[in-house]
Amino acid sequence: MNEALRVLREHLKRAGLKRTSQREAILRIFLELPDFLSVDEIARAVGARDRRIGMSTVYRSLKLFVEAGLAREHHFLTGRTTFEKSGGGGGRNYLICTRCHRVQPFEDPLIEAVRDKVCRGLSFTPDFNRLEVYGLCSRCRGPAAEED
Amino acid sequence: MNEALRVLREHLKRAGLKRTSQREAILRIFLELPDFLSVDEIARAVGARDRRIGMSTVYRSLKLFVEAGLAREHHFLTGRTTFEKSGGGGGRNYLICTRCHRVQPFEDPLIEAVRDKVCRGLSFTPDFNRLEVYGLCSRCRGPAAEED
DNA sequence: TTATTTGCAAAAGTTTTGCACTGTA
DNA sequence: TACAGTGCAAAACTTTTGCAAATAA
Repeated sequence: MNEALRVLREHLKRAGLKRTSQREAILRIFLELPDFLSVDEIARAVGARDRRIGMSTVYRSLKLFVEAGLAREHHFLTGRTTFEKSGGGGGRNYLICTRCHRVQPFEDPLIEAVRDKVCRGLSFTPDFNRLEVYGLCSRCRGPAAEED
Repeated sequence: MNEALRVLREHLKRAGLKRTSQREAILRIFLELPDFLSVDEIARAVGARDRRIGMSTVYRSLKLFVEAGLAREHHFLTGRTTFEKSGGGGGRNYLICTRCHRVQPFEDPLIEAVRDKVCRGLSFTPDFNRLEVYGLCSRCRGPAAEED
């Protein structure tokens, strides 16, 4: 059975909130979608399965998922809000292609090491972090990528 | 005389755009303001000096400054757009306090080294990068920071 | 039964755009 | 003179909120 669903129910119970069919339906759909979609795109996917679920419920649920640690909210380049499913803790790092806008996450423990060194020096207590690297992915930089 | 003004004029000439008093006034004011202000805050400061300069001109000018390399646009935590004066190239890194929302930039060459190593492994051509570290600044973490 | 949640529509906030007028090159 | 830039107001988006009805605990 679904681990994320369990996490959601657990979070709801702890926070004294209610388990509703909408919240669980939105979570199930969210988990099947690709990462880095906008609220609008997620809401459209939800609406395709159940047109009675409103936009505001999608907004409210996504915020809830972030609080429950099930999703991460991003504001890359454009300022457009997008969401990513999140498993375990810690920070994450992203390669963002400035041409095709594809996002590729990666992890590297060295970044946390550098972070900790800097934070110690500046008396800052880190919680989480993210490194965003903007540039061209191999596909867009390749010889066949002359067009815009 | 002002280096940034020179950069702006150079950029305008290169792009076949016109040098206007509004653009230069907005740049001058922008350079005197603190970093990480919203468009609205910047526009308010501009309006205080010359109430005939409209909001849309501020938006258009800030975009221009980013293109000219004179400003960086950010979308931290909130998704709210803020701007920072930018000197030289490369990436920049930020400690963002999740309590008081203060932003403290820092630089560390090790981050670029890690970035290059990862990019080589993933065939990604980096252009610029930014590391955002969220947590508590010394002031907010200190013993006298129990209130919210 | 009681408090939370939902869906809708309206409101609020942010950014962009159309257009007539102004100003630069 | 020609064309880019400006200011204003309207439009386009995105996100939040108020409220009556529905629903979980």
